[in-house]
Amino acid sequence: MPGTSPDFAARLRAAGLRPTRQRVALARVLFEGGHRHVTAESLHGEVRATRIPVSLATVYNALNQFRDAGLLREVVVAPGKSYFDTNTGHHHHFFVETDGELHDFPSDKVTIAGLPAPPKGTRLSRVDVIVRVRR
Amino acid sequence: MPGTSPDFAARLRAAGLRPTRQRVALARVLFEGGHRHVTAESLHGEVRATRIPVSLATVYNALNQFRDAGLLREVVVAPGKSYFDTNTGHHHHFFVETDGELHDFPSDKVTIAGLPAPPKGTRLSRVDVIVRVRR
DNA sequence: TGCACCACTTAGAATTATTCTAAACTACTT
DNA sequence: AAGTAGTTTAGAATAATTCTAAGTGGTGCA
Ligand SMILES: [Mn+2]
Ligand SMILES: [Mn+2]
Ligand SMILES: [Zn+2]
Ligand SMILES: [Zn+2]
Repeated sequence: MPGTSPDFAARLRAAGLRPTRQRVALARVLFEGGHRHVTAESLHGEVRATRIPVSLATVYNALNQFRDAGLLREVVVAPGKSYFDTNTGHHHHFFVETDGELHDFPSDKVTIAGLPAPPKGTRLSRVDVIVRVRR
Repeated sequence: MPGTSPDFAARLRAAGLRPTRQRVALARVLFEGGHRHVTAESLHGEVRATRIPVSLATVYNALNQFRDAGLLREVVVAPGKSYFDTNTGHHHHFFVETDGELHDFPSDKVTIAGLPAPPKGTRLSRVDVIVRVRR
């Protein structure tokens, strides 16, 4: 049967992280549904609601580790506002400035042509497109 | 003779801002040369070096006012790192992640095609392209 | 199964970026 | 010159994030 509960502990081990109670709980909330955009604060709230004790410092630690391991990517949309994104594939974002919502859109229909060569001595890391909209 | 000292006071008045000692000094540093990318902190340091007393709070106030008046635009590149950009025309950025540098590149050679329609009930505000590179 | 070790978690303090408060000051109007 | 509203400022406050140092717990091995 497809969609059976994935083994989060194994996924964490594969990323070089011990599957602790806290990290497994965080991974479950992050990865068991569809793609998500969370903040440290919102994720902290969600995990605590599942009755797993976890501190905000641990949420920050885990988010940074998950990002470094390639399980998440970070999207900075405004000063002091960064989202962690469970969609690590190529895609871009709509940011609704008036209410802070972030929405994905696929990059396969989008063409970015004519980008100049990176400055001398640098290698391309990522291209971020944020389409800012307002209500 | 071209390039004679522009009237910063007049420019501020035109933007609906009183040309105070502090704002004129800030405007001079920002606008008298070519385009710049500054942080509140770096601008504060530069203006103080010209022997004009100014507090960091005033620098933040002025930067926000200049941005709201369309004299500057703000570019957020990383959590807690935002630049104010004296180039308000259409252009995009290289961000050198390894050393925090921000460089402009013109948008006229760049084509972004196939952007999906904005989410229901929203209007486009701006499209930001940040090309992240590393040394 | 029991330990030992070291990675991990945590409360709380610290740091950093930014904004706020309320009192003093100043550019502009009259 | 005086009045007034806009501006500046020191310092406190807030918000996001990181750090410290002490305790806890996975894991590999006896
Ligand atoms: Mn956050
Ligand atoms: Mn800054
Ligand atoms: Zn996304
Ligand atoms: Zn620029």
